[in-house]
Amino acid sequence: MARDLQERIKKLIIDRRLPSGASLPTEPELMELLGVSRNSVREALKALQAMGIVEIRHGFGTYVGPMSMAPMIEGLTFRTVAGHYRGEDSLLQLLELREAVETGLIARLAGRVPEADLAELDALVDRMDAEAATDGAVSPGTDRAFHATLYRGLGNPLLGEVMEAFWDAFHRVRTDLVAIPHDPKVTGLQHREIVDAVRSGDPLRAERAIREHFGDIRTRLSTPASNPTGTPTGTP
Amino acid sequence: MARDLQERIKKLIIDRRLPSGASLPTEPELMELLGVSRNSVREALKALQAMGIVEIRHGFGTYVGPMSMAPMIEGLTFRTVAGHYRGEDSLLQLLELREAVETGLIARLAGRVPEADLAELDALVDRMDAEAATDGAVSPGTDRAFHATLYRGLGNPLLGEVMEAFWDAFHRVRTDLVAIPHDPKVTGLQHREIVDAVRSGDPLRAERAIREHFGDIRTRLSTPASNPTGTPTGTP
DNA sequence: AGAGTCAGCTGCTCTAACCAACTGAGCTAG
DNA sequence: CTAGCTCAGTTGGTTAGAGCAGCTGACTCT
Repeated sequence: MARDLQERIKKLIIDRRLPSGASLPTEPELMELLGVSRNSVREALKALQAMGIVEIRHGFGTYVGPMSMAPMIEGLTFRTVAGHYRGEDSLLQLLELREAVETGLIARLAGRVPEADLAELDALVDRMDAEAATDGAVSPGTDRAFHATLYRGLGNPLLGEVMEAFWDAFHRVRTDLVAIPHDPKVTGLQHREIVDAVRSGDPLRAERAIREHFGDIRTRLSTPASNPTGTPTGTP
Repeated sequence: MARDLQERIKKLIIDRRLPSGASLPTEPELMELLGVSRNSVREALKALQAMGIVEIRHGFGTYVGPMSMAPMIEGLTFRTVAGHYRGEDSLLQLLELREAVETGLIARLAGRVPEADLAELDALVDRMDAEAATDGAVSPGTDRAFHATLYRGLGNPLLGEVMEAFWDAFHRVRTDLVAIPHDPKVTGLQHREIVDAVRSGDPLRAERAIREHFGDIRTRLSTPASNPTGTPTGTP
């Protein structure tokens, strides 16, 4: 029945053609509308919230969610962390997933990135180099911005979001679990090659650049310096 | 605080190294363990259930979930359906996502699929042809089995699951929303070419075969016979 | 006219009780 | 003695009512 409740609320959103951000009925209204107790309404809303379908703001109301990939990140992160502690190579699997998606897309992207985005990518690589010089490491934010900007030109918001979701999940697990050896100068060079390859319009070169980038991460991942601070929740 | 509760339960799973299927404390036990009311415990569990992290069986207990991609399918499906009704080309975006992932993987797969899987793929294509002859259409189950078998050889369970998740979401939306013109004979031919290409070990040929397959679906999608029944809720 | 305050909405948490599904021990019939 | 049934106990599912907490907007005082 709880499952059914969620379906009915989803149906309500679809039927009323509610866009993201539109306000849903209040909890008392939903109680009457669906003929169930407040508790059941709340449990259904909690589940929908976990799926990103609704957004709940305390003291304000319930709204149609942004339908982002955020919940997927949660699930993927947890799955990977749990797998890691059970001795699986779940982080490597996640990296391979990213590699597969990005290599599949980069070819289509070659020569089709707007000049404005290319300039932004150049600037981001410059920032990587600058960060490497001052901090000795590239900040995660810059790397994320690079990938986000790169795939913006696809004209497909879903693709960009999925890509960012995979990036986020990978990064969260990586920072939580393992310290990966890092040569920031190489990172800068590889990203610059990606930009140049895409700018040149050569799909094969672009694909090769991406594969090299991921191959490098994979190598660093295969010989990990296990997190010296220990597991987040207490090492056995 | 509710958010915090979920985190604490997740932490509990990680700390105790609970594998999928392990039983969690009962609701009263969690009440005492976390120092909150049963209601709050239940809402947290509902949210975790929606993310596939726990599994709740009425009258039996709560267990660590299979951590499958099932919740992602839910979210993706809803997002796509909602987008479709708002006039977006969300189904096309989903198709492009599938195409990107599969083209990114097929090259790596070429020449590396075990003979047993290849034989199974042959049998599946045969079944497609048989279904085309008798029913005039290829059953969804056969198509799904084909893709699942194809990507089994990757040695990466995550990849396979994500692929199946995308397939499921796409198929669910497709059957709910649009009737796509369908030439089962072409479907059979394209799948056979995919198998042959992979068997030949030629990555470029395999990639071309996949692109052709998706290009065909895309064409059929671009000139859709929109669901004449109209509302989403009337159609099963 | 501006800033502080309060009433009202909203969602959040708790308590207490009962319903429903499943398990397993014990009982009955063959 | 065994096969099947029944029933009690455990677990999650649902309801009800009460009070707490965050936000908004109108009202009031300076």
